[in-house]
Amino acid sequence: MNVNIYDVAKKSGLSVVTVSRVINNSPNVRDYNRKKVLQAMAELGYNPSAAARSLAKGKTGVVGLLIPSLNDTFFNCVVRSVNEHLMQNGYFLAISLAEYGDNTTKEGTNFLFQEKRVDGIIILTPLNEEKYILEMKRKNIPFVLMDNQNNHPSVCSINVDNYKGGCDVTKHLLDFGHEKIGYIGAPEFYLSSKEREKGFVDTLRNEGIEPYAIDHGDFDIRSGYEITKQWIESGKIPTAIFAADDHIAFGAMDAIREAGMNVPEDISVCGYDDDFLSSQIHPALTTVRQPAEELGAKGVEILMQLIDGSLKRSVNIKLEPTLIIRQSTSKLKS
Amino acid sequence: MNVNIYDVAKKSGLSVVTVSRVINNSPNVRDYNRKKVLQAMAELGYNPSAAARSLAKGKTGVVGLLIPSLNDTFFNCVVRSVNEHLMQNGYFLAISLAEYGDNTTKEGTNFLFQEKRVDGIIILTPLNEEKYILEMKRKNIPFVLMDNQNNHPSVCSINVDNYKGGCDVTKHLLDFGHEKIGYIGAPEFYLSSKEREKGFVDTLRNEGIEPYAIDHGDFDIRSGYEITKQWIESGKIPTAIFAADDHIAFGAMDAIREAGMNVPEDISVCGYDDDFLSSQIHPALTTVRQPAEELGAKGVEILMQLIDGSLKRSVNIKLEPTLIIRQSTSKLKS
DNA sequence: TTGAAAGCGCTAACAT
DNA sequence: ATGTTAGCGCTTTCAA
Repeated sequence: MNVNIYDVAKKSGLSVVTVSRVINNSPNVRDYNRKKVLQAMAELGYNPSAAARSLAKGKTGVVGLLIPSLNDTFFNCVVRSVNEHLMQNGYFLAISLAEYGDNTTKEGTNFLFQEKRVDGIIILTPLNEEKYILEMKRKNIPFVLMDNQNNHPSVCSINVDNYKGGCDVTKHLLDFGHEKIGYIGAPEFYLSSKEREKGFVDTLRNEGIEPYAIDHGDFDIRSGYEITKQWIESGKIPTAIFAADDHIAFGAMDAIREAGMNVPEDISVCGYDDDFLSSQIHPALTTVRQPAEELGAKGVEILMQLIDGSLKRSVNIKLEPTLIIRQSTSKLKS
Repeated sequence: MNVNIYDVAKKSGLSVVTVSRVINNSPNVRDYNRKKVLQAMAELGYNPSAAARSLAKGKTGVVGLLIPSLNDTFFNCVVRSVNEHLMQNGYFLAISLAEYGDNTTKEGTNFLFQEKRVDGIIILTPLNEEKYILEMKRKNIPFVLMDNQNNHPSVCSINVDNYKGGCDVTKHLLDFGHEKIGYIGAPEFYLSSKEREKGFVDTLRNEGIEPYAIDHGDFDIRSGYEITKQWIESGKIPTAIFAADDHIAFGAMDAIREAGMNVPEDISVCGYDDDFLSSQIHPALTTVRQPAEELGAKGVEILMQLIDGSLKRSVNIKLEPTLIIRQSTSKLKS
């Protein structure tokens, strides 16, 4: 029914092999013949079959990316980077949603893992990474973990140094003279939040200062708002707040304003992640930017090596985040 | 190198056909034999080849979704819905980023369009839809447009009634006694913003009221902030603002607060889209929610019919949005 | 209920 | 530079 390579061969008066060479941009085709083939393809409206090519070549040319949400500035940046770098390597990107807790679908698993649909997989911010690792290892699919929760020395992973990020923020606040600093974190099982907190506590103690307050909620506005509000109402008012994430920081700012105080005059607020809203709100949020572009680049680089077999042992890369100082933090009024 | 269906056949002592039947859940296999096959598959660690299956069957079992950004509450909801409904129909979802303006990559086009990689495509919020339509028609790929910009009677599309959304918001503000209402829109080429604006203007004029102010920026906080600030500084202060999008509304609220006024006491603010932040900020934002779940469901339903050939003519569906009244709008103080 | 054989559309290896 | 041939791994007749 559909036009195939033989039709093109016949129409152009050449063999299927030559047609195949044209499809694959082989240099070994006379220019004149290449043109004939190209024209035949155009006239017939020919499209090569990815299935047939994959079958014959033993690879798909597609890399899969598993992602937990499509609503996140950081994810968005990482994926764009991955996409771009894959293109440069001649691969296509197929993104798939990792439905938390719902891995027992009819088919059992995400389609990326099935039937060798992709040549490699990148898993971004997995929650149940152990299961994924097991599956990929069993199926022999090359893969890279990004922004993962636990340490897996035996698999390739790329992470951002959350401990350092926590230290940087804390140093910045200390530099501004703050000593009564509160930390609002996410649930303890997020390694990222835990490490940021550790950086916070360690940096503070290095200066002989104890955390003024530490509390945990979710990565959302509500948590930041409620925890801050509670602090304020109970009279436990820090001069600066370090939020584990920009959304939490937004909530904190909300609560501060609602209590009739100002950011940063009364309380400095610092976030984490550099959400695209953070630079646009007033006051613009001091935060920590993760090297999303670099994360994507490194991830693709490693995956390519894994796929072509040039990388045997596992590598664990740790990238550095960048403190972005904006208007939501200021020197402590003395 | 890799274990294939013949290996399974040999190991289980049955033919490849029987193995194939087991893979495809055919009922015509004796239970005893099915177990033998299943066990052989497990022992060998067998995974069917998607490429081979696609080639033999003439279809991939995958539907592609083209999306302009991974950082948007509405998109996120639509995609989750699409994903779920596709699963129910036995299809997998492969998401791909539509890089605006960058369709002249090395390969020429997004990979979804290439080489029959997918059985159908859903295009969400396209900007350059004409080009896509041409390409899909030429390649004979079944497709559905969602939240598209222009009218295309000849192709299947599903949209949300932005005009009605605009009317609903305006009616709500009128009900609250507002007559000095400003509208902050996005660039004119966004049909969505234009229609919301039209609903706004028409509803107002029906009551014999003229728009108090209309201005256009981008779909972001900055625009909302700057336009509102400018209005306030020039003394053109509405009692209510209708923003074409929640982010614009956030910016407007920011500017209002910065000018020492309150939302909604001094100025009511209404957004559009029900971003996930909107319900969490203070005051929570009155906005319009688009039926993302339904959009995804309908889109999949139509695409399935397009794929199986049961739908011949094109359909253009228009869904209704819902006004969500929260705390950012209130009755005009008289 | 099972199996033999013929494709699906392409590419790799080996000629020429 | 070009072509012949033999797969790639599966499903689909068709027969038994």
